[in-house]
Amino acid sequence: MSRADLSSQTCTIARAVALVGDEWTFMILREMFLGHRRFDDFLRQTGMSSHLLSQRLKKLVAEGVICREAYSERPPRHEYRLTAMGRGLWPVVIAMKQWGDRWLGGGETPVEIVHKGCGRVSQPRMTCPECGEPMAAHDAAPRLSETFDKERQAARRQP
Amino acid sequence: MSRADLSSQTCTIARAVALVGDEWTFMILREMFLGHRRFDDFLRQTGMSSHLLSQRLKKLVAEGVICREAYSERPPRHEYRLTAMGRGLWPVVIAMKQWGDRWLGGGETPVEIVHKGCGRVSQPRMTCPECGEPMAAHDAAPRLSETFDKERQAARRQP
DNA sequence: GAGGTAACTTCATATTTAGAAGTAAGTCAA
DNA sequence: TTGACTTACTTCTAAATATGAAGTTACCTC
Repeated sequence: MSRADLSSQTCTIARAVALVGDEWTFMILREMFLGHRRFDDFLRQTGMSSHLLSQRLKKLVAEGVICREAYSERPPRHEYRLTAMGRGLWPVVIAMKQWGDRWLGGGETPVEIVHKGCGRVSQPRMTCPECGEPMAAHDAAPRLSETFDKERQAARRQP
Repeated sequence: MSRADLSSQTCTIARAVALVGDEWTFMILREMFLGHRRFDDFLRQTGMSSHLLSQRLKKLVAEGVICREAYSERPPRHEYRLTAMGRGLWPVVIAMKQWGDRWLGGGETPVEIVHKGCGRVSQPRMTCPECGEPMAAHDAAPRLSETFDKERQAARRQP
């Protein structure tokens, strides 16, 4: 199975990964959450090749994660912005940042997050909205839907 | 710049992405958080090639995200488990799942999360630990460290 | 001793990526 | 009014990476 086929799976993680789960797409998203919008900025700040950047931007536009807008008619100039769908990826990028800071950072934190609501530097964390407690891996038990469970049982029995 | 070079960047997101930011690594992590530990299970449930699976597992072991342990001496059999570092990736996978459910799921939720603490089905979300409020993209302002900011200004001026 | 299983490895082919170079439509400065 | 510069790309080729099929090792079970 190729990476592209992940998008047709039942699992929503697989679908999400097919769309935004590659290295350079993450780097583009990082730039967007840092406020950048232009092709050349993405190019210079990520270090990716222009060919790939072009491909990734097209894919993200086609899927509705970002949109392409003219900010000047003459000369014709365009920029890319996150849509609501794209802004929804903030927790993913932040979770990745927190993990990188904790396990790969060597004590330094290149980017801090200021919570506009309370004005403080914040290290956002996953919390259960039902009881308000913070959640980590050992606090959670996955429960598969019947359909999905059957699908996976079938996969187990494959050669 | 190649994908491998991301690991030597200052940005901790880039470093995290270099380590776990590819499609198949995400699929392996999904399986691990669903409780699977064996090579053949990963193979069947993810649909990836055995060659790649082998490479990815080696990389994750080498970096300390997972560990390889014998569960039988004769015949020699091994399984893979998440380390503390690996379990720390739970928020990333969950954030990805929430986003997939919201934007790509078509109304179905193949996996639900039960919070062991309160016993309820939970949709964990990012919260500011300083004030307890939920956080999303528009609530957050990034603040770059001086060193990192300079590095990025320099990148802007590159040809 | 035939068949099966877990956990891989090897190999040939196919696809994707990286890096360099090139292009179009304009602006700006002398 | 020409030549340099900018943004936002596209094209090209070589190199790296992924895929799928087949093979391997070391056992176990019937």
